[in-house]
Amino acid sequence: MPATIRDVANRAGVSVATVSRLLNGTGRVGPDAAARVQAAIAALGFRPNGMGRSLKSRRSRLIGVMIPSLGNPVFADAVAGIEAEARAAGFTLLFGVSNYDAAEERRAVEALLAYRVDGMILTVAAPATSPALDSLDQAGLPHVLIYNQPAPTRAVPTVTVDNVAAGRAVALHMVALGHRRLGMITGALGGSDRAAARLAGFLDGARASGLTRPCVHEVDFEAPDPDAALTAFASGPDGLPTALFCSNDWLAIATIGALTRRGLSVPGDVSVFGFDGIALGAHLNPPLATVVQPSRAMGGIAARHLIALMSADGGRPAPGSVPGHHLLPFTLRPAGSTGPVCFTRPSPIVAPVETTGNAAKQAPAASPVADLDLSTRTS
Amino acid sequence: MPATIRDVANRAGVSVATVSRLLNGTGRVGPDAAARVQAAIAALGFRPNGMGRSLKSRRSRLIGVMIPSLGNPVFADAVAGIEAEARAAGFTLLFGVSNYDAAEERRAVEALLAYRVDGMILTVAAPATSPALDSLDQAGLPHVLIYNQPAPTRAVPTVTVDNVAAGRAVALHMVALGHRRLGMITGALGGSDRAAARLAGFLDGARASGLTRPCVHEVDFEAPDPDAALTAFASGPDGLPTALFCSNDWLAIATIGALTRRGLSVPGDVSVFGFDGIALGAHLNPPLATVVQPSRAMGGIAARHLIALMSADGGRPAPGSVPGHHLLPFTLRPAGSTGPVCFTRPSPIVAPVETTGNAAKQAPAASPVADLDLSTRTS
DNA sequence: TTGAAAGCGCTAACAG
DNA sequence: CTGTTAGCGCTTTCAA
Repeated sequence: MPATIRDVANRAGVSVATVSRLLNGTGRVGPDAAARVQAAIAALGFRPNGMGRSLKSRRSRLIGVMIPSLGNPVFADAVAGIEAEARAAGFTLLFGVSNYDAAEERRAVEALLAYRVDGMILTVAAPATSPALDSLDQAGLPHVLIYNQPAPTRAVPTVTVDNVAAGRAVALHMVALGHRRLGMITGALGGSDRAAARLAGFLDGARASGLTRPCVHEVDFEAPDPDAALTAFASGPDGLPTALFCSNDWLAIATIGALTRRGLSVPGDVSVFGFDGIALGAHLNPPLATVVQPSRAMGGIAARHLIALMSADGGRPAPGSVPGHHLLPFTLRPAGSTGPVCFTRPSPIVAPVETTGNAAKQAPAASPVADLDLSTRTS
Repeated sequence: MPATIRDVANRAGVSVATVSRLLNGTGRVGPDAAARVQAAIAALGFRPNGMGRSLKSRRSRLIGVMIPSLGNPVFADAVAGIEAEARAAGFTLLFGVSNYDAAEERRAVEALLAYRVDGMILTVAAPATSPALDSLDQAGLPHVLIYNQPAPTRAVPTVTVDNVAAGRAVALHMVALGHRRLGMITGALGGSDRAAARLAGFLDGARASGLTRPCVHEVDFEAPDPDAALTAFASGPDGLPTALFCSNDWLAIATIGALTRRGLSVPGDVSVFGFDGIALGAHLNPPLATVVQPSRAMGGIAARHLIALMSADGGRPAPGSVPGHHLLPFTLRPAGSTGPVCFTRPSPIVAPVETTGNAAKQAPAASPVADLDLSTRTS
C-alpha cells in the first residue's frame, strides 16, 4: 500500500491540511513544518494519489486524446506535439483509438469521459454526425478537433489546414506539369471528412482547368489495396491517369509500390502526389511529392488552445483567447514522385493546358501540345 | 455537473448500493428495481465516475504506457497492439513519452504512478540502471518491458526479440553476400540497450567471419545526422564500408537518403540493412532490407502478460501464467537495399568468404575472390 | 434482494 | 500559520 497524505501528516506531526497546502503551494506553511513534511514525504516515498485529488478538486489534470489510428505516422506526430505541450502544462494523456469508425469513436470517448478528463483533443470521421461529439457537447467538456474540417453545424474549435484549397492546389500543380488525365485514390470517404474535402478541392481544381472529372477510387484505410484501384482505373474508359492524387502519404507510398510492381515508373509513367508530409516521405526514392501539413505543431496548438479553454471554463467564454478555428498553412512539396507529363504513351489531349502563373514557376511546364517525344524518356 | 450514482438511486427510488450492484454485476438485483435503475441511468446520461470507482476499489483499470518516442513508427505499432488488447480487457491507456532519456523516464513513470495505474508497459534506455524501474519495483507495480534486453540484474518480464542473435545474423548475411568491410550506424548506445545488443551481435558475427572490427558511429535518435557518420567513415582508414547496418529502420532510411544525396547508389555502392521491419520499409525503392520484429504482436503479448500479472497480483505469483521473458522470433528480410558486394571500387580483400549454408541460399553469393567485373554494374 | 454506513485519499472552507 | 471537518463518487461489508 502506497503511503497516504495521512501517513505523511502523522510522521511529520502536522495535520493533513498542512501537507496538502505544501503539496499544492496553496497557503503559507512554516519553515520548520515544511521541512518535517518534506522529510516525511521523502522517507515514505509518498506520491499524492491523483484519483483522490481529482475527486475532491474536480479537475483531473488529464487530457483525453482520440485518433483514428496509430498506423499512420501523421497521427503519431500530432500526438507527440500534444504530449509535449500537455506535459509542460502538467497534464497527462489518456489515450484512445477509433479505427476510423463512428461507433468506436463513441466507445473510446465514453471511456475517456469516464475518467473525467478535463478536456479532449480528437479527430473524428465526420464532425457533423459524430455521436462522440454529441457526448462531448452534452457533457459540456472542452474539446478541440484536429485534422477535421470545421463543421458548420457544430461550434467546435478545430485546428487544421484548408484541405479543399490544398486539394485544388494539387490539381492545378498537376495541370501545370502538363497532366490532363488526373485520378485520385482516397481512403474511405465515410471515415474521413478531410479526405472528402481534399477530393472536393481536387475535383474543383480539375474542373477549373477545363478537364473532365477525374476518376476516383476509394480504398480501405486499414488495409489499403491500391492495386485494385489501379486495375479499376486501367479498365476504365480513359485508362490509367498520368497523375494520381492520394488522400494521404501512407496511401501514396502503397500506391507507388503497386505501380512499381506493375513495371510502371514513378514519375516517368505516373506521377503520384500524397498528403500529410510525413517525415519518411522525404527519404523515399523518389522523394514523395506531398502537401505538407504541420502535424506536430497542429497537436501543440490544439493542446495550448484546449488548455486555454479549460481555464476559461470556470467563467464566461474568456476574453479573446477562445476563438474558433485555427487554419494552419500548408505547403506543396513538389518532390520527385511527381513530374511533367510523359508523352510516350497515347494520351487523349483535349485542350491546351492553361498554366497558372505561379505553378508554372515550379517546373518548366511541358510545351502545351507537344507531341510524342520518344527520344529522351524511355521509362 | 455529471449525474452521480446518488442521482440515479434517487430517481429510481433505490439505494446507491443497488445501483452499484447492477453496474458491476455483483450481487442480485430484482427485475423491477433493475428496470427502474436502467431507466434512470439512461434518462440522466449517467456515466460512472472512474475516479471514485478507482479510489474505493483500489483498481483503476488503467494501464500505463511509456515509450521513448512516437517519431519512430515501431513504437507506435507496439502501442497499437497494446491498445487493442487492453481495450478488449476493459482497460484504458495512460500515456507518456521519455525521449530516450533516463530522467524523463522517471518523470513520466511518476506521472503515471500518480494516477495509480494497475500496471505498466514500457521501454527504457537501460533496464539495469533505470530509475524508472526502481520506482516501479518499489511501488510493487506489475510491469513488463518491451524491446528492452532482459536485464540479468532485475527480474522484470520482458517481451522482445534476441537482438544479439539478430545483429549476428545481419553480419553473417552481409558476409555471405561477399562484403568484407562492414560498418554500423547506431542510435546513442546510452539511450538504447537494444541498439547496444544489436551492435554486440553484429561485431560478434563479423569477428566469427574473420573480419576486422567494423567501424561504428553513433548518432542522435531524435535528429539523426547520418551524413556526419558517413563522412567519419569515409575519412577513416578503410574508407566507406560496402555494407552498413543501422540500428533501426528510421536511421536506415535516413542513411539511404544521405548516401543517395552523395551520389552513391544503394545497394550498388553500399548495402544498407535496417532493424524493426516498419511497414513503410517494404514500400521504399529499393525495399529496405531489415530485421523484422513483430511489433504489434509484441505490444499485444505484453498487454496480455501484464493483465495476467495484475490478476495474479492478489495472490501468489500465479500458477504457470507468470513466466519471465518472451523471446519472439525475428526474421531477416533481405530486400533490395542490400545486395552482393560490388567490386567496382577498390576493396581490401583479406580472406576468402566463408558462406554459411543458410544465408547462401538467400542470394547467390558473389564468387569469393572474383576480381573486378566492371561490365555489368556501373554505379 | 435491498439499504445503511463506512470509508478510499485528497482538497477546501472555516476556525483558531 | 495551523488544525478540524466535510465531503468528492463510488464500492463494499454488514444487517435486515
